[in-house]
Amino acid sequence: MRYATRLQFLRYFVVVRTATLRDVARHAGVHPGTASRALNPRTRRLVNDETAERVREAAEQLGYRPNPIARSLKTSRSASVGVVIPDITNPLFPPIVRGVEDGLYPAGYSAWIVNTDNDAERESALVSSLRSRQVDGLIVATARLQHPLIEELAAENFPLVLVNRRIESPSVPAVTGDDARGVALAIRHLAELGHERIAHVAGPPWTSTGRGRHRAYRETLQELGLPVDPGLVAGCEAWSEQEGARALSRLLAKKARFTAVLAGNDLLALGCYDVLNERGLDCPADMSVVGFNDMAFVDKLRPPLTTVRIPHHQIGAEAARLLLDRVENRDTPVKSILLPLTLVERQSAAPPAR
Amino acid sequence: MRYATRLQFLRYFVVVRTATLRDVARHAGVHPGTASRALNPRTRRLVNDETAERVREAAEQLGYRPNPIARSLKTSRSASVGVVIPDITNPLFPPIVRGVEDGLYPAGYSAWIVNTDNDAERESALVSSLRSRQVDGLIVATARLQHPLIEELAAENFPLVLVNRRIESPSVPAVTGDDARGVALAIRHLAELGHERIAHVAGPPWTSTGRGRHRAYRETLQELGLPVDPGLVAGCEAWSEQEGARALSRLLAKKARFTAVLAGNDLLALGCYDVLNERGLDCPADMSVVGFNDMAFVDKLRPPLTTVRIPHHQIGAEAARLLLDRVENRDTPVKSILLPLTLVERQSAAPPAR
DNA sequence: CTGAAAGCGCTAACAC
DNA sequence: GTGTTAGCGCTTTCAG
Repeated sequence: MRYATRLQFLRYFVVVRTATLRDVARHAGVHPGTASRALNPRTRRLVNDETAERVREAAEQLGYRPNPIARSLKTSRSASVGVVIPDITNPLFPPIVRGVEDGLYPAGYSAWIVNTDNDAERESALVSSLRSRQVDGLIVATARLQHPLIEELAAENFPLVLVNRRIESPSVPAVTGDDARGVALAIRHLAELGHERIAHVAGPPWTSTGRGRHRAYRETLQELGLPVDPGLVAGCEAWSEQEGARALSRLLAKKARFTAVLAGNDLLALGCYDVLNERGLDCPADMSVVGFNDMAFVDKLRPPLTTVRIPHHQIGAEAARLLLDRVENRDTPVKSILLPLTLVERQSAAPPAR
Repeated sequence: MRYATRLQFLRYFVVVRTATLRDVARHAGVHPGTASRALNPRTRRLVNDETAERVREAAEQLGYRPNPIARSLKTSRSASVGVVIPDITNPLFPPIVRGVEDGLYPAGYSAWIVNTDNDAERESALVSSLRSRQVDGLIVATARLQHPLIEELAAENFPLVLVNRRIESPSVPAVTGDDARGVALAIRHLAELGHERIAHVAGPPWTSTGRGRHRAYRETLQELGLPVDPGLVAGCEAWSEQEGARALSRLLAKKARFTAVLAGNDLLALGCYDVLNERGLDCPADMSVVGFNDMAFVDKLRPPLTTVRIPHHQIGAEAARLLLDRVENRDTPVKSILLPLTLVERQSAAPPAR
C-alpha cells in the first residue's frame, strides 16, 4: 500500500475517489459479495451479525455510497418512476407531483418528471426514454379516452397508474376525484341558492373528466327536476382560460337564458370571469359561476371563486402507493381509487337576481 | 439459430427482449466495438461509411435503443442534470423548471427535479443522491447568502449554476433578473404617480433577492430625493403570503405614514392585499401596492396587481445553457447573467388620495 | 478502419 | 454463512 497511514488511505477514498463496494469489502476483510449482502436490507439476514456490523463500519468510515447506476444495470430496476404530465406550468399539476414524490420518498423511490405538452409524439419519445432509463413504473396524467400508448403499456403489464383521468379500458388503475359527486355538490348548491337554469361550460369531450362532469351535470339536473337543455351547454377544445371565454361568449351570444354556470374547471371559470367583465355583467349578481379544482389563488379572485376542491396532493400520494404495490408485485389486482371532493363556498355563487 | 425465419428472429428482439448492441453488431456482421463507434455521433467518423450504414440499418430493424444506464456506468456521465428547488408548488418555480428543460432538451439532456422544502439536511441528502445518480451538473434555486453545500460543490469544481439567487462568493455562476433596475422601475413608477412616502415589505435578509431588493429600494428613493425612512420597512422571515400580511400589519400598527408599498415579491403583495381587505382599506385608492415576479394569475386579482415581470422561463433556459457549457468544458470561465426586467402596470398602483 | 479485451460497480446463482 | 464466478450493456484503450 502506497499510503503512509491509514488516515491517508481513508482520505484518499473519502475525498478523492468515491469508495466502491470492493473497497468496503477489502476494509472489512470480506468478499464483495458478502459486503453487498450485508449492506442490502433485503439480504442482510443472510449474513452473520458480526460480519455485517464490520461491513457497516467500513462503509461508514469510507463514506461509501452505493452506485445506483451499477445496481440498475444488474437488476434492471432503478428505484425511480416516471411522471408524465402535460405541463408543470399548469397549476393543476404541481400539487399532484408533490403528492407523488411524497408517496415515493419513504419507499426510497424518486420521480422523473416529463412534460408532454399534450403532444402524442413527444409523449411517446419521452416514455420510451424513461423506459430505457429503467423506470420501474409510470404515473400518467395525460390520459385521453382513447390512448394507444397507454393500452400498449397496459397490455405489456408494465406498472402504470393514471391520475386525474381515466381511459375507456378498465384494465388500467386510476386515482381520480369523485367528479360525479363533486358536480352534484356544485349543482345542488346552485339549486339551493334558487337557480333553475344552470349552464355548463364543458371540458374537452376526449377527456374522461370533461365528459364525466358533463354527464354528471345532466344527471344531477334531472334528479333535481331542473331543465336539462342542450342549448345551455357549450363545449371547449382545451382546458384553457381562452376556451372558457369562447364557450361562455357563445352561450351569451345566442341569448340563452340562464343565471348560473358550472365551469368544467377553474381555468374555464377564469375565462367566464373575463367575458362577464368585458360585458359589464356582475358576478354573482347577474351570473353565478362555480369552478372545479380549487386551483391555487382562486380564493384571491374577485369575486373569490366558489369551486369544488380536488385533493390533488392526496391523488398523487395514493397513485404513488398504488404504483409501488404493482411494482413490488405485478400480479396485484388492478384497483382504482375514487377520492371524495368537497365544495368550497366562496362569493362567486349567490342567489339569482329576481 | 433456433428461429425458423428471419422475421421470427426479429420479432423476438423487437417484442420480447430489447435488442442490445451485441445483437446489432451480430446482425451487421461487425464487432460490438465497431457498432458502438458507428452509432455514436462523436465516434461515427472513425468508421467506414458503408459499415456504419449497415450498423444503422441493423439497429433500426431490431428497434435498438441504447441503454443509458450501461453507458453511464462506463462513462460516469448521465446526460442529465439535477434541478434543486424549494418546492414545485410555489408558482415561481414551474416556469423556471420548464425553461431549464427546454434549454436541456435540444442537447439531449434531461432534468431530475428535487424539492428541498428549504430544509438544509434534506437538500444535502437529495444532492448526494443526485450525484450518486451521476448527474452531470446541478441547477440550484435554493441559494442562501451563506450556503456551505454550494461552496463545497463549487470548490470541487462541480458544474453548477444558480438561478434566481446568488451567494456571496463570486465564483459561482448565476442567472438572475436585474433586480436593482426592476426595483428602480417600480419606485419610479410610484413616484411618477405622485407617491412620496413609499414603504417596503422586504424579503428574508438571508436571500440575495430579499437583501438586494431592499438595497435597491433605498438607493432609488435616495436618487429620487424621496424620504428614506427605516420606519417604512418591515422585514419578512419567509417569502409567504402570511409573512407579507404580518409585515404590513406591523407597519400599519405603528401608524407609519405611507401611501404605497413595494412588496418584495408577489406572495408578499398578496399578504398585503389580505391586510388591506381586513382593515377595509381600498387598493389603490387608500394604498398602492406593487409586487415583484408577475406570478401566474396575479392579473386576475382584485385589483390586478402591478408588478415587475421576471423572465422566469428565460432564466431557466439560460441557466441550462450555461451549465451545459461548463459540463462540456469545466474550464469555461465563470460567467453570470443578468436579465432585464419589465414593469407590468395594472391597477394596484394609482395616484395617492390627496 | 476494425477486432479483441478489459472493465465501469454491482448482484445473484451456485458452490463449499 | 461466505467465497466464487459470471455478467448486466456499454465504451475505450490497444493491437493489428
